Amino acid sequence: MDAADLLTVRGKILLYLAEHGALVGGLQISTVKLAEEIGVSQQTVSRTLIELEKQGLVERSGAGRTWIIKLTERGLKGLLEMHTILKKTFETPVEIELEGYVFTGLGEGAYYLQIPYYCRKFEEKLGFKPYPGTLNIRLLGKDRILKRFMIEKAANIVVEGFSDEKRAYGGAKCISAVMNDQEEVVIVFAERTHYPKDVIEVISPIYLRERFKLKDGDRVTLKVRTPPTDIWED
Amino acid sequence: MDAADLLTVRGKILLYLAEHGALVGGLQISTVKLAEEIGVSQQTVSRTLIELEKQGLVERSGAGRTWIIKLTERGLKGLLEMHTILKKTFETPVEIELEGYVFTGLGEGAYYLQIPYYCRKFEEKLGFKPYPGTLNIRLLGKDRILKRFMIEKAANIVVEGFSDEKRAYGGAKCISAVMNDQEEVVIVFAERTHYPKDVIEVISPIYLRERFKLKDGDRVTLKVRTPPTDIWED
DNA sequence: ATTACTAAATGGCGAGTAG
DNA sequence: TCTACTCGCCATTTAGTAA
Repeated sequence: MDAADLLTVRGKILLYLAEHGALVGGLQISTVKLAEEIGVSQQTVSRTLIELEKQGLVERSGAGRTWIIKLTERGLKGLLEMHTILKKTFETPVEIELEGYVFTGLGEGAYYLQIPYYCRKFEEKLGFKPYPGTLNIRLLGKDRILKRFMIEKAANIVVEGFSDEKRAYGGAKCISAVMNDQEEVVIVFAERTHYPKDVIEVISPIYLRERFKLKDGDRVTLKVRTPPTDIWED
Repeated sequence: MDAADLLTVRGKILLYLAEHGALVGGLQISTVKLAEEIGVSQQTVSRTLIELEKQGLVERSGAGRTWIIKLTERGLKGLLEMHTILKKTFETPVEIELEGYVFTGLGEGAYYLQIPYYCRKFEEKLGFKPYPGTLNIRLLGKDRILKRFMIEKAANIVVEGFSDEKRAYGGAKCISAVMNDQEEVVIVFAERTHYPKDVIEVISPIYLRERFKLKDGDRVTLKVRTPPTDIWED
């Protein structure tokens, strides 16, 4: 499945022209070449160009054998409209909401957060000094794995790992979120974690258990805002 | 001519779904409604959704009578590809080159540049104190009017007009350019000018006639770089 | 109400070919 | 070579209709 399957021949031609400079200067190309490029027959290109010209979407001027083809402002309109829709669709942030309950972990998070390297790195990347411990949340709801996956993809704060003579320390990816609609926190996806895929770890400058009076089993929500491209683009 | 004419039915459906939230949450909609929205028959929507589902581009789950439709990652791929192409096409700056010859005007430019309001405004908006005079250039070449029109549309520095008790003073739109591949200058499109459409006025912090040893009739080039959206979008 | 089948119509594509 | 015509075929769409 690629973009070509979504476009009519008219669409393919106009997009090709726009992409190859017919926006400002005009493009010299034969119907044969254009047909190859967009994957239809020469006849279809010829016919379609005639139609497009009749409708005032392109202008052609003879240059020896081949044409010089220019997009008109009218011809551009449809493409611009698509650009506007796609831009809005993919670049407007969406909100993903996670729900889960608090549980006590193995102290792994606290262990890492007391290592000077991580401590320094987190402070540098996040802009605050994290409370030395993570809040573990086991996710609930039917799309929890998919949502977790999307948020991990969108995580845009990268803390690299490092090695000393004894061992290697894994990196992490982070993204900010809002807990219970009140507190700015950061979700941490550690590269090497022993937790299963329905668990996330949260850090914050403050002690969240105290802030929200949390006991094990208490429900919390997390909201993440991110543009769809951060989730889906490579 | 609008975006709909450029897209196949598959394209219209996938774009509609992406645009209406099937990216993250899924969208509940009937084939009748979807058909209305994209302007094809209900039967076509039904058949196409079945095909899209077979190919793993959408997922459907029953919710009473209608479906909840979700785009899959594969289904998104084509749209993302289009978004990437359009973004590149419309947001990568293009270069427009003007050519023309210098001539002596009526001193209108110099008159305006000595009015304290304009003087102050230009300095504020352009970041330099303009030499008190404009260089007038009569354009040459067959696309000169079109190019001038495009550049005027792209002009993104706006200097508002003002009124005092005696009269109203018009505003201007400006855009930076490079003269003779060497000197950063600013093209000024005055709102009220007596010059015809094949003339542009250029200002600069320095005295350009001296800088390039220009006499009336000498040729100069101007290059403007701007993203196509600045030219074509409303 | 829905969805989706079958059958008929439309219209678009490409092969052949002329200029 | 090139473009663009005619024509036949097949894709895709819609109408009718069942479930």
